[in-house]
Amino acid sequence: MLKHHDAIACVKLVPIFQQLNHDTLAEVAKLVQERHVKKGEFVFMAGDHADSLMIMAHGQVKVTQSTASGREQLIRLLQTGDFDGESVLFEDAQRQTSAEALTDTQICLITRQDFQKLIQRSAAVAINMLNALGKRVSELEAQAAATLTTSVGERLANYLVETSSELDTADFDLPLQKKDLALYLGTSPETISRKLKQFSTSGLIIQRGRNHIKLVNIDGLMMVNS
Amino acid sequence: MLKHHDAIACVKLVPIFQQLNHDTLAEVAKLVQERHVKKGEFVFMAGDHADSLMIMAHGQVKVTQSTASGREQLIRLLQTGDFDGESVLFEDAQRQTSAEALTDTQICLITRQDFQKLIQRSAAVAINMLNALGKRVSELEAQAAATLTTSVGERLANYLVETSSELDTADFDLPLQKKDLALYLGTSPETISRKLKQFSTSGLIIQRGRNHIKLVNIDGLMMVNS
DNA sequence: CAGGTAACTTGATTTGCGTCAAGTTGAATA
DNA sequence: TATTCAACTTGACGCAAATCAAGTTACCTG
Repeated sequence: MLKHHDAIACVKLVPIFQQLNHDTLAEVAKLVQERHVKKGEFVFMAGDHADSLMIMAHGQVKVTQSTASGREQLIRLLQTGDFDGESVLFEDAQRQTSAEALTDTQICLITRQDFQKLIQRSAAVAINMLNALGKRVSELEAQAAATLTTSVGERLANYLVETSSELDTADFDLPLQKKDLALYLGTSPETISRKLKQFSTSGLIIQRGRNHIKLVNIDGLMMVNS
Repeated sequence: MLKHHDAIACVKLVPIFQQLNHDTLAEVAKLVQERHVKKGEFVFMAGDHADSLMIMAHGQVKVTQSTASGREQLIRLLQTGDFDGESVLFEDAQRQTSAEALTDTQICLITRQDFQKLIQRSAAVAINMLNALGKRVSELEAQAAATLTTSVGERLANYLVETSSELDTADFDLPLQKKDLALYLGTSPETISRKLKQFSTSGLIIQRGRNHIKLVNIDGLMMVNS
């Protein structure tokens, strides 16, 4: 059985359900299914039938895609409040991507059927969803531009700064292997290692450990441009 | 005064207005404003107030963004039937990008106000729009992955093949400067020049000229993997 | 038609970073 | 506590492609 107030809390987290009246919100909450995923387990895998909208209630998830050449590519890291939206929109689509939980994670699910009904019922939800997707498109465009024009060092610094500002800055501790970070930034673990070392020797305090990167002096990073 | 049948023709081109009933379609057509843009003129510029959805009725437009480092980055090339959608979704947004017509171009415009009313009236339009944006997100994700994992040669070949298949294959003639193409693919004009030469010396028939690339033997390109 | 100029080509040089290889570290398990 | 193995570090090397430089070419304008 669902714990209903948890469902509402989860729903409220997400931009697409912001600014709805109380009734609509309650209706949405009724459609939500909660699910726990333990660290290391997969939320979904490539080839799965994509039939739900997924909302991150708590935790971190990495979404990867296998390229034609057989390489694995990290598409995005989902944080609390993010959602995986595209998949719910297409009929009969198979997942192109796999999603693995990096920490113990709680997600909320809404089936495509329910979501489509919701859109038809509430224009506000549709418009919020359009906004969210539009924003994501903008982000991706910006990211694409950055990838093509900047060096690995810049991208790494930017990524750390951006990610840390999304999280609670006081205790920035990224549960990421170098391997994953490398994949995400389109580089190799060796290069990541070298760049991080370079950052810390030039005065930026970064603690490196197995599966973790801890950032102490974030401000300094913002001026890195190599 | 609008030529009304043109407006309908334009509207029908676009995925987001597909599969609407006749009445809704007529209603949409009434909202559409047509505009001609001559080669070399700007459709919009960075800083403009973004208050319309833009649909490409005919022609080619390049959309560019200036990066923080002052470089210009080509974000996308709009072909007939494409539309610029994100901008219409956000309130009070300024354009981040500029759009220049590469050929004489005809576009259709719908104001944000009209479009939002339309969404509220017709769930079908909203869902189509969601689908279109979702597709764009998927494309961008795929593109991001490709950028990070493949060589310039591959990306160039892929781009030519994809673009030619979107257009009328019989007469593929890209009105692009090497400079722009280089920007789009994240490389330099020199490299583009070299790669194209390489393609043509290895049997693929490509005519190169000032501001143009003409592709005769497209099939051969599909096997290029360097 | 002549002259200017921007787009393009081609070559030489440099460099960022991927890849290979050989350690080193540290957590997990017995 | 010893053993093991994956994650990580560090160095050496090579290559794709950026950059620099010096021409060509072809369009445009007077």
